[in-house]
Amino acid sequence: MTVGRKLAFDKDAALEAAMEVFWHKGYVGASLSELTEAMGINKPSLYGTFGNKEALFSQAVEKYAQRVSGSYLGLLHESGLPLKERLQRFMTAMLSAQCDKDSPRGCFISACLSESANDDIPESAIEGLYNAHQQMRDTITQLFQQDEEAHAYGLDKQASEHALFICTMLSGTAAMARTGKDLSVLSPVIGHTLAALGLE
Amino acid sequence: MTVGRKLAFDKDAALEAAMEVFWHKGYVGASLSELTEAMGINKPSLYGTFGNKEALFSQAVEKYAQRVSGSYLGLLHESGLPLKERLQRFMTAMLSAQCDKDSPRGCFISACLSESANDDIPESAIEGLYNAHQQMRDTITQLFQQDEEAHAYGLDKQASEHALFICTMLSGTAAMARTGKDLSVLSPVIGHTLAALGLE
DNA sequence: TCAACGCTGTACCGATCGGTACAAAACAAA
DNA sequence: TTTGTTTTGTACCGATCGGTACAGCGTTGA
Repeated sequence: MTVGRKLAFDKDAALEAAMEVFWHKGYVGASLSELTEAMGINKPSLYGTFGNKEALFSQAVEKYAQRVSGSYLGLLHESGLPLKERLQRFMTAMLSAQCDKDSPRGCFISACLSESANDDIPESAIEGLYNAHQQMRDTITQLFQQDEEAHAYGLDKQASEHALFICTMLSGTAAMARTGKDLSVLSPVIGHTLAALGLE
Repeated sequence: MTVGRKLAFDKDAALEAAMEVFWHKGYVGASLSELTEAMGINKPSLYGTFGNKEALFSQAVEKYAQRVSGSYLGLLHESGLPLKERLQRFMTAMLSAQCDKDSPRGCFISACLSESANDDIPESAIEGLYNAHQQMRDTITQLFQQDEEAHAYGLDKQASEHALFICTMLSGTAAMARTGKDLSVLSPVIGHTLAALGLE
């Protein structure tokens, strides 16, 4: 049992709120005032619980990455579904999330990776961004290398290159969604992407 | 003839330098100190010649947009070349510019549009960004609607949708290039894009 | 009941932000 | 040369940035 005063807030809910602020405003653009207000705490509480702005950001990235990893990449391995169907569901889910009006527009990782080129995001935080981005490409690459149906389509050859094509397309839709494009406008891109891979 | 002391610097060269700083650091991330140092002038000169940070940014966006418009979109209308060849040259030129190691990575417009979702770029400056982005889609749409060969491929139907697909892919490669991906890694995407349009 | 400990709120720190006041310097017209 | 006009350099403005010192409060174990 720990001694001393208890935390007066929900740590996970506060991190969720911080994530949304970073997602909306970026790393530099998210001020401590905005963060603490959204999290419902004050600065000493933030520093005591999460370290500092950089550490809080890294934890927010980690939280987002786990959500993507758990909710969307799994769709690629649903048994009993054709490869085309699985890819379509995965991309549709990603695109829906990017266009979701109840959360900041676009993809948190993509937006921060763009900002990271400004050299204003600390090195340690960038690593998490790169890893999250790479994980998606690796997962799709392995799917193309191992899936039986993918072999039939010849996608196992240059699997990594094909995976990069999908990731590039999703980065593009993320950019479009961040500027406000609706799901209905962007969804035709999925059909084109499947066609480019010879899947219809 | 104007009276008074003459400008001690080249206005266009200073704007070019400012553009590179905004391109690299973003609108918020580019401080007046960085800008004036790169431009080789001091703050009162900047304000006297360009107005303020917001106006300077808008002029930098305009300069960049004119460069893209003049250097790349024209490749879509080179006479005597098949449609596929023209599209390939256009996309290759765009991608090369995005990966050029002598200028900031990625696309200035795309990077700023991503940052504009942070609500930290003034309204008046955003308009120029939207226009530049829209011009590319409109130009490709008109190409698909008017080009004889495009009709043969059926690209005149849902021309705007096909144009959006190309713009989305180029937004994706811009995001990839901004994170440091090389031209050699990204160029296969062009082939996939042409394939998606039924052009090979 | 009380001391030890950890969290909370206020009030502050130096640094940097975008922007400007002011005087000296450089030019054109008189 | 004088006068009027515009640019340049310095030095500064209030506001905000990320981060913290410190005192008071709530909680646990003795």
